[in-house]
Amino acid sequence: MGAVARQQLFLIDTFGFIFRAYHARARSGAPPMRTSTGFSTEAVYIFNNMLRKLSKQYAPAYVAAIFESGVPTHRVQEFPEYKANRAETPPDLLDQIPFVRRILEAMRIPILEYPGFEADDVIGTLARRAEALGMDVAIVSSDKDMLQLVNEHVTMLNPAKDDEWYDAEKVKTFMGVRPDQVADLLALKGDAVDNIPGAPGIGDKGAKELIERFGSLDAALGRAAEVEKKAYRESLQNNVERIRMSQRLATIATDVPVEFSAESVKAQAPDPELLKSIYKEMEFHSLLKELGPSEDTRERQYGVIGSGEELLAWLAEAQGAPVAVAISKSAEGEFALDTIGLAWRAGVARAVHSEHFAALSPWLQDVGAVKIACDVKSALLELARLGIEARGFAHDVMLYAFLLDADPGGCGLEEQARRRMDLRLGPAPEQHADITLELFQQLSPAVDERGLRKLYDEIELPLTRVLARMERTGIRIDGAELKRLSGLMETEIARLTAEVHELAGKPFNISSPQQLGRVLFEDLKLPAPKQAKGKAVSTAADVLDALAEEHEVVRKVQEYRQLTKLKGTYVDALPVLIDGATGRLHTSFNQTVARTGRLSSSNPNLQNIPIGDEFGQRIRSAFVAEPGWQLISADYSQIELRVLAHLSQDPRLIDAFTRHEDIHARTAQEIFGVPAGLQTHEHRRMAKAINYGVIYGLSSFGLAGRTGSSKSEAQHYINAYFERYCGVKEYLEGLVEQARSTGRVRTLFGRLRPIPEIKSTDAPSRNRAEREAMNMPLQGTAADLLKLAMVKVQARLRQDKLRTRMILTVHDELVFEAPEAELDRAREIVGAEMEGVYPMCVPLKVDLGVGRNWKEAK
DNA sequence: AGCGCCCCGTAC
DNA sequence: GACGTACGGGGCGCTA
Repeated sequence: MGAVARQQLFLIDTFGFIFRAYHARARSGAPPMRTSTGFSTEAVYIFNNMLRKLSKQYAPAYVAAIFESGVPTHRVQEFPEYKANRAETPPDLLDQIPFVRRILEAMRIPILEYPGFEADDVIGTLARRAEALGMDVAIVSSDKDMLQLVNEHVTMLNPAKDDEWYDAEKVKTFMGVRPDQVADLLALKGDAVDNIPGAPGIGDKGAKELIERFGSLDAALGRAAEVEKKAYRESLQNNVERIRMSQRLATIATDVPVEFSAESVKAQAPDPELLKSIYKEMEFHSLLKELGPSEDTRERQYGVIGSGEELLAWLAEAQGAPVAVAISKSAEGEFALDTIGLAWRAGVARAVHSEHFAALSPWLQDVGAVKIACDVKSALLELARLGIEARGFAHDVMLYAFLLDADPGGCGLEEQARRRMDLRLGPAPEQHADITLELFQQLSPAVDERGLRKLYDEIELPLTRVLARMERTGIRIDGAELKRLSGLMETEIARLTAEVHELAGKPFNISSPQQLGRVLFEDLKLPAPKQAKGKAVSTAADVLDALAEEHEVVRKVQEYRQLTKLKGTYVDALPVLIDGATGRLHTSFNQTVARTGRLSSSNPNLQNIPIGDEFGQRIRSAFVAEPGWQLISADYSQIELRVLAHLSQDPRLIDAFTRHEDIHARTAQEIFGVPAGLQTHEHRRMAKAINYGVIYGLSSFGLAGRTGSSKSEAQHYINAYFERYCGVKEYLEGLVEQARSTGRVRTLFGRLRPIPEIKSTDAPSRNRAEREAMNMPLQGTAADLLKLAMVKVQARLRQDKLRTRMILTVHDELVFEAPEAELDRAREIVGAEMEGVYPMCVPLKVDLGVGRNWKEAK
């Protein structure tokens, strides 16, 4: 009683902690945490969280993080194999050490580092010194060796184990011996992690027994003769030197010559701004959020250009450095473009209002003036509206972001600013330009490092211009035909609705799966399909197909569904989007959406226009050419399977395409052993399903579901397929292996897709990841080929001065609109450029069609 | 009323 | 849960 409360000093075993954290994660199989540019951040994150928790729970008055560095320690000199069992530090962990240091600096936690001394010995020494100065000590470590330092004033805290505290008593229950006996215990039993040899034949149990009985290692060695168990006795007697050495290795020094004062380990308040900048770099967005709304720390020098001369002078200062351009869009129709932001040095930017656009225009059209934008396609389109044919947009940070990590989270400026920099965008275009510039500086080198430059230069960037032109051109729609169709469908739908209600015995909303399910399965008591738990009974198309024979109402519902779908999605939706000025439909082609590298189309989506039944065909025929023009449809035949042949080098697949065989018939022959002439429709249908299945990462369940065969039959066919096409099998297995070892897969042109879930312990997500790994290089290479073909065809059309224009792209198909006089030349050029787009080991085949409308052309 | 989620269906 | 990639309409439940 009456003792003055002793201040507590926390000594953090820095490396011990982060090594354990890193390896625990690696063992767990969880995917590593990374920034969007691929930098590992796991160790920094876990270490940071440990420090936060420490500071929150214990608010230490004194704290220090121990680092170790350089030169061999006395233990290695004594026993070169010491710690030799430890794997070499993985490079991605090594890269994180500087950030660990910066985290500590930002938290204002003193770092203690004494070159040549191991952290253990430093901690041991500091613990004793601090104790002597009248402090209590808490060693923050998950290393059981440290337990030997525990005494009345020294405890150990294991942050990896839910903050377990070890005092002398806890050590006794945990290790079976007193703290002062821990080193002796380890010396006897050895330690695999540190490669301490120990006494041969004496393990955990024996060591405990001996130490307990004799009290110390010295005593046990001295009185070895008394040990009854022969193996222990002889091990002690015959290995004295080895045991002594183990003891020296296991014993933590407490007398290292180091400087230490209480003053040097005083805790201080963390520096939130420093922390923020590290969190930003590491992309710890949730942590950033906790630190509160970010006051942007960048030094900003934004201004407004006052005159044309000032503008030119300011641009001249850039001296040829790339300039970021951001265009503001207000919602005012044709006056949409009011301000352009420019930036060429981080943190410095200018706003240019429309009265100076005339002065800016020559620069925008100068191909030699290198420009950066986020979304070059939009920039080109915006400027085109102003009558400016912009050139020199060489860097698109939206495309960069997408190539680096085809993350659906978004590659737009807004999303990137939030995700990579934790910034909220205001409306100011000069801020947008500044951020665009910063993203460029961050991402452009990463594109080079990942080997994506060629893909960008030769495909993605030139494609952006092609897409801008296509969007601007649009496609002509026969609005009157759609209107007729709409009326027709309306009548049909009304009739079907009445009939369904009659058959159901009451009116209900047929479009509501919920209500429909109740009618079918409760009122009419039709056999319900299996129901996934927590979900409503499905009324999906395949369920209705299976019930079609059971009740007339089902067939009516199927018809109703089809008509309402087509009417709502296409017939009624498309006319609304026709541009009043041009009478044409202008879609948006999105280059940064599909993770395989495909393009997508929206507002409206022109990539899912029906093709199948009668109504579908009528919708297609409403896509027409100008009077005096025709549509040309050019589509690659079986491009994904040809890509598969090329990438897998499977001899049978290559042979089939080289001989221009019917690929599905050939597959049927291979797996059923029936020559093409003798095959039934069923043979070929099954083979076709398998060929597609292969591209999609097939499973027996999936194949069975699509073909109506049983799961075991499906498995049988799959086996037969892979037996005949073993090159394909090996290739697909290789892709999964590649995903596992590198975390990503790539297309023929180097486009990459991260597949982090491949290491998931959850089987469904892992299986899905495997299918993605198998599909992406096939679908993605096909997409790369089509994109490259678009660039080449467009270049040829321009070079040969044709008026023919590209208007649509649908994954393996291109649609052109050509003046009738040019038709033959256009077909020739399109066919030749597409088939010759890139040398492959099998021929690429293009089917060409011409017509007044899209249906006829196909 | 507006938003987000789900189911469903269209394309390749 | 159960073969890949998209977009979008309608229903429906939540929040306001």
